[in-house]
Amino acid sequence: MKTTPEQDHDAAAAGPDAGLGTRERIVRAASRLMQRQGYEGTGIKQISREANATLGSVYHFFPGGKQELATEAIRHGDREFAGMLRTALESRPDPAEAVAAAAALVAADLRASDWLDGCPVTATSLGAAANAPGIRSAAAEAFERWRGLVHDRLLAAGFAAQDAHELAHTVINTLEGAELTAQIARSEEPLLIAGRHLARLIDSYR
Amino acid sequence: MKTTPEQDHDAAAAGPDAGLGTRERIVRAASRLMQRQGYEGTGIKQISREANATLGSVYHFFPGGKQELATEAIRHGDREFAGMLRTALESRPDPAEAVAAAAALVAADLRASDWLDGCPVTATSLGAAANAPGIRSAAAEAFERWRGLVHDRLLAAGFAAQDAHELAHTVINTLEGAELTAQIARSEEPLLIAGRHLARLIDSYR
DNA sequence: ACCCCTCTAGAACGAACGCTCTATCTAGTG
DNA sequence: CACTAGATAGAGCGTTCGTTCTAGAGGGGT
Repeated sequence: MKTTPEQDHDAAAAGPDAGLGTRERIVRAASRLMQRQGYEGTGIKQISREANATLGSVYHFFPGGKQELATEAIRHGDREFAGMLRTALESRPDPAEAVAAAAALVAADLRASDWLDGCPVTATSLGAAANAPGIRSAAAEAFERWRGLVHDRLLAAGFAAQDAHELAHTVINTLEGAELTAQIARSEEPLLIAGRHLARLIDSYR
Repeated sequence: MKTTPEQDHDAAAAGPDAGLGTRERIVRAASRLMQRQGYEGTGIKQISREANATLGSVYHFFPGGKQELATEAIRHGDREFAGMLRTALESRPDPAEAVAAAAALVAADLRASDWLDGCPVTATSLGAAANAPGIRSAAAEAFERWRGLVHDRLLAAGFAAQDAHELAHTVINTLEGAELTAQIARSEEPLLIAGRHLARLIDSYR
């Protein structure tokens, strides 16, 4: 039963992922849980339960086990955050204001989740990074993609290539650090300050 | 046997913690291991083994179990980083240069550990933060102390109170995020860029 | 009708987990 | 010497871990 996503009418009864294919439900559950509990803190059985899938399905789709699943979860978080970042960067004609808007958006999302959903890549990759090169490289690619979005936005606004390269680094890193502090302190302030400072820093390069 | 630190002649045979009291050895081992593997990724038995202590000793000194031990480990990492930060901030007469020096110092330490030792507080508190309020508050206090050091340094250099408050936030958060990226990318570049940008940002407030 | 391949289902394995427990050892005190 | 408190020692508790394994359900092709 339930071989195609469309026939999955009763999957994840109350979840927002109902109607999705089994594989996709597993990836989303893994991403969400690892974002909140970290790699080691999340069990495969918990993931399969949350995804309304069985252990057999998990290992069918991810024969590489927990590490492969974590890699896919990081990629999912990567795409998710990249989408939000792209939207925010395009929301304002001025790139400095756009970065500040991105910071405010991250802050609002974090608060909306009751300070539970921090950076999906960070939490997943932190403990296991040393052991599993696949996980670490997936995380590195995520950061690289996000920097690329900022970089391209700055280039389009007329910034020099070298400045855009360095600013992209600091924009992403500062957002990352501020989100972490905001999560632990349960306050939007670090992210809002970061937004203002990043805008100021970007403006100083015109 | 081995009741006082001084008589602990054969403890931790090859370790640098030899000669310390049992309690202190346990805290240091916990701090180092959780820094690298996270809270859930580190077992109590591994800590006791690494500290040349027994399980009984661990629960004797930390009857609150793993959570109490993690709280103490975070406080240890807090003091450790605060010491380094204070040294760096006092190393230059100019506060902007001092912050850049701190970033370079963090980068050098990170590379020296083969990219293994990231922020001791972050890794320990990330997964378990939601469940254990004691752990989260210890982490929040650590960040607050570090911000305080930067804040006081800026005040002493004549910055306005509000500017110093906000700059302290961003200095710590950017260092935090840049260290994370540097660790994952195995490159000092993010931290060196962060140092330059933070100096530039500080200078813009004069 | 048949096979075949994809996917679901969950019992079972050995290992490791956090923690409790009792027993022993040491140093200090009278 | 006896007594006590602090510290060490590790076997063992029940649980959960990641993973493997076999069995079966569903649908399409011939």
